[in-house]
Amino acid sequence: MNGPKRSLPTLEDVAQRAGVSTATVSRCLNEPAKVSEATRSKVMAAVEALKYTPNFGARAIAANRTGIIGAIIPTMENSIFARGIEAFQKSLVAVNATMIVASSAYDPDQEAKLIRTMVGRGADGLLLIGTDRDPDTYAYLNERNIPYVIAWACSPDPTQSYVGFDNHAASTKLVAHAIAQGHRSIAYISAKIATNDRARERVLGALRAIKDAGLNPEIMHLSQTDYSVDNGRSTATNILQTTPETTLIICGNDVLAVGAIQAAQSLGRKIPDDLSIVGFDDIELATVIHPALTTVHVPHSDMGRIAAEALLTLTKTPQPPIRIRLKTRTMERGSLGPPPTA
Amino acid sequence: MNGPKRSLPTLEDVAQRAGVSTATVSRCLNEPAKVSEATRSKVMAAVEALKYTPNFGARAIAANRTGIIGAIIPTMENSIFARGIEAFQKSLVAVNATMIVASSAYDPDQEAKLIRTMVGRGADGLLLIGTDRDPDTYAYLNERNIPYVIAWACSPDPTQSYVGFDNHAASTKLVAHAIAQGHRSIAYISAKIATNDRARERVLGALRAIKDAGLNPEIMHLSQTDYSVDNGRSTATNILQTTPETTLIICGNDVLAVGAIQAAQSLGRKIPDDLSIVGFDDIELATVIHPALTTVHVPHSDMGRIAAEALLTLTKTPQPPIRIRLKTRTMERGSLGPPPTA
DNA sequence: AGCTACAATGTAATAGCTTACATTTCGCCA
DNA sequence: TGGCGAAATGTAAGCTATTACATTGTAGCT
Repeated sequence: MNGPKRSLPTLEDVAQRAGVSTATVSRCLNEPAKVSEATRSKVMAAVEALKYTPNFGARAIAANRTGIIGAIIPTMENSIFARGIEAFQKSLVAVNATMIVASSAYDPDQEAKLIRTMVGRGADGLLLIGTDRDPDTYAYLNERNIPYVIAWACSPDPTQSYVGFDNHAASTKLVAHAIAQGHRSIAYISAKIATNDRARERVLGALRAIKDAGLNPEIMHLSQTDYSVDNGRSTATNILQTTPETTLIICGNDVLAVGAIQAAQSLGRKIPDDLSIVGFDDIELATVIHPALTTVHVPHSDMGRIAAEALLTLTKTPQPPIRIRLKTRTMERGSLGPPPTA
Repeated sequence: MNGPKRSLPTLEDVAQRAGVSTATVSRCLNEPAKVSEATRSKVMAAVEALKYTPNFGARAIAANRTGIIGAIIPTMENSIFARGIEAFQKSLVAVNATMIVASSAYDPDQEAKLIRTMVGRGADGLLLIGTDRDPDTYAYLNERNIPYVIAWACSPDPTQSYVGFDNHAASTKLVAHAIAQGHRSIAYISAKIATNDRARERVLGALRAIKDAGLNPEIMHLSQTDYSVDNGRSTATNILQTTPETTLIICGNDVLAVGAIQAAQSLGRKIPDDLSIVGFDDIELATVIHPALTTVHVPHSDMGRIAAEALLTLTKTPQPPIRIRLKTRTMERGSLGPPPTA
């Protein structure tokens, strides 16, 4: 089935068959409004007949754009990114752009490499998650005038575009709410905060809430691990065994929280009577698990869609940075209640 | 930050700076062995100094390949595909290929269009899900000599490559097991079977099991809907209200099954005492929901990884079709038991 | 020294499309 | 009907890297 590449029809073949110039064919394909109805139908017929498809490389080189947009996400396996990317891609398809994706597995070096690969592959613009990144990488993108949009976070750098939400504020709000119920012995299970600005901001937001309540930040014990149900389970198990007085476990995301709930339940803790657990993201698991998880709802799909629009705008014409902060909302569900002794 | 595109260094700039011809520079980059040590280091220094990156379009046009592999999946929001694609992409990155992805939302027309778009974008090969597809589309790919691999299913056409599993057999096995427990009043909630071969094969596999057990296929009532927790819930609610004698609901995938479990529970049915429910895929939700779901485990990550390897092989040299059938396994968990009267 | 053979390098054709600019066509009005 | 402006179309110059083929350089041999 895979013979030698037969040579494909070119613009010129189409032009000849339709009896017009190559310029006209090109216009038919790219700016149909500039061509008369009669000509257009002749050309389209020729295109159909020859099953012509423009050669990508030639188009890229002549137009100096590829219509390819890159997205680099930490992982496809967390549904928050899957959702955002799905919406992102749908917006791109609608305007005939194409998405290339890669996941970095939360590894900054890997991400830096992927960024260069994507630029080398002709990406017209990039979607990046979070703000933590080597300055060299930003310099590289700026030198090459590759526009990028940061998602899932808000950049403090006023020259950068983002479509995100305030991890810090959302976390503060959630934790303040939890503290108000009376919790004074708190554990926080986070992703590694050194290279993950979203995780870090959430932790700092929680500390902020504690301080704002006039409490000692040391009532919160921080554990760091990678995001996964298993890690949530093992870390929570460890916490409940070493500091059984803990009444609230704050999880950096819902995936960890689901693991924590399972761990707590298999240790015989009743949630929320004996122990409260909260998460972040509001993924599907949050409502399927019992009790349902109190968490922060993040508009992942909207973020993907809006980021796509922003990025497309940036690739079209020079533009001041686009900075959009989306709202989050605390979802109060069954996993949070007052501590047992309250 | 996004000024007008400054023009990037070209091969010629590098050649000039290094005091050699463009051919030599090109050779340095692509076939270093053909260039003397002295020249090579001069050239590499120039490349570094100018931060030269080859222009993608020019390279694609001159070399007639892009190193881009396309993947078209029904949706990113079902974690089975997210997982498969994640593994697929990792394998590609490892050999310096790049993945472009799009989702078709289970729409055949949309998929056909996306296939053409991807080929137009220079994809060297394609990953496709399932076998149901307009013959024109296959003809198009064959004409253009674009290799493709089918995943999540096994193609009966011996000229096609696939890395999949036997939906029919897996379903037969699961349902046979369920029937053996005594169920005689069965509902099946499936995706639309007209355009979805995986869904269809699962339904047919279930019927096969019923016939094999010497029972009348009419004991199974089929509903068709789109895959989603909500649809699982509403369809199951409907079934339980109109045919309350149903003792087993077979769901076309786990997402529907989770909805069905929720529906059943909110109607006061005890699972598995009053009602059994089974799914297909073995996603994370299956073990988080209570009771845990009896379902068919599918090796999604392996499938993605192996499909990538197969596709890369096919793009490299003409090759007979690669046909790999992966094993599935029935996961027996709490949601399946004998019917109440048994 | 003179020759061969091969390694290293250079020259220039080529790939297919877009687009600025030039030219032609057309409709419409005086 | 002549003339004008706008619409439609054509011409041809790029865009950048690869590569077949031509040329030059060099080592090794007699």
